[in-house]
Amino acid sequence: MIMIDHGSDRALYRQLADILRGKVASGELQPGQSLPSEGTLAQEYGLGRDTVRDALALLRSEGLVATERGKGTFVRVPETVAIVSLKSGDSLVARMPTPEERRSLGLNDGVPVLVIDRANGKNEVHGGDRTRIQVGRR
Amino acid sequence: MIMIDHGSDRALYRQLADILRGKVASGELQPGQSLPSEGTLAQEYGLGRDTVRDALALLRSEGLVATERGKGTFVRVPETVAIVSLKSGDSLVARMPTPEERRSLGLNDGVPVLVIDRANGKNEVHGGDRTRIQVGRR
DNA sequence: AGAGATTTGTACGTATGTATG
DNA sequence: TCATACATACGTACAAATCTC
Repeated sequence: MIMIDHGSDRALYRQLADILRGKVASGELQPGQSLPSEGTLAQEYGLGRDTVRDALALLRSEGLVATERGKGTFVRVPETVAIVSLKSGDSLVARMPTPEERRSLGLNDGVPVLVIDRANGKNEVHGGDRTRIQVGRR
Repeated sequence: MIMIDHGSDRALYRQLADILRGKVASGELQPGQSLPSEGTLAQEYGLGRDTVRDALALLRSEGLVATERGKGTFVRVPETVAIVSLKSGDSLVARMPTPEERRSLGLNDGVPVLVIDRANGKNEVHGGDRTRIQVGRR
C-alpha cells in the first residue's frame, strides 16, 4: 500500500490527496462510496486531522468528492446531464458560481457554471455538472 | 465599517469573506490590488489567522482573488479572452481541471476548464478564465 | 551579496458546536 | 440517549518564498 513520505518535498496533504485521487481513478473507490472518516484517515496515515481535512478540501475543489456534515465524504456520482443547444450568435463563458448562484442551483464545491449570452441579449446560467452544450444536430 | 459579529450564526470566516467580497464588488478593492496580509486581517477583525485563511481560501475557490506565496493575496485581474468557435456537431462541458491540466495551462484556483468535443472526434481543453465560446458570426 | 523582515504554506494540537444515525 | 463525523475557531511552530535595506 502506498503510504505517506514524511521526507518528501511534496506536502503531506497533497500526498494524501494523490493517494485518494488514485483510488478513485482506479475504481478502488466507486462513485457514491464513502471515504474513511477524517479521524480514520488521520490514524491510518499517521497525520493530523487538519492535514486530512486539507487533502479532502483539495479533492472537493476538484469536484471529485462531496462532504456531508455528520455523514462523511463520498465520491461524487455524475449528475444526469441535460443538453442545451447553442445557436448562431450565442456565446458563453465558464466560471465559478457566486454564492447566490451556488445556493439557487444547489451546486456542490468544485462545480463551475456555464453562462450563456443568447443572441437576443438574454442570459442563462447552468450548472456545469449537469449540462452539455451542443451546436446543431438537435 | 462592517465588522465581525461573534454572536451570529454565520461562520466568522464566511462573514469575513462576505466583507472582502463586498469590497471587491464595490470597487474599494480594485483588480490587481493586494488585500491586507493574513496577519493584518486577523488583527483588524479580531480573528485567528486560521479563520482568515479559511476566508481567503473561499474567495480563491470563487476565482475572485489569487494568493502568491511570500507576496500576498490580490484581486484577480481578468485575463485576455480568446474567442473559440463552435460548429455544428461540436459539444462541450465545463468542469474543474485535473492537477495536470492546471499545471499545463497555468490555471489559478477557482478557474474551470471548457472541454470541447469536436464533431471529428478531436478534443480540446481551454482555460475558463481566458476563453469565450461563440457560434457563428466570426 | 547578505541579513533581516514580511508573508504565505504546512502541520500539529485543542476545544466546542452541530448534524447524522 | 449516545456515538460518530464533520464544521468552526483558537493556538503554536517552523519552512519557504519574497522583499527591503
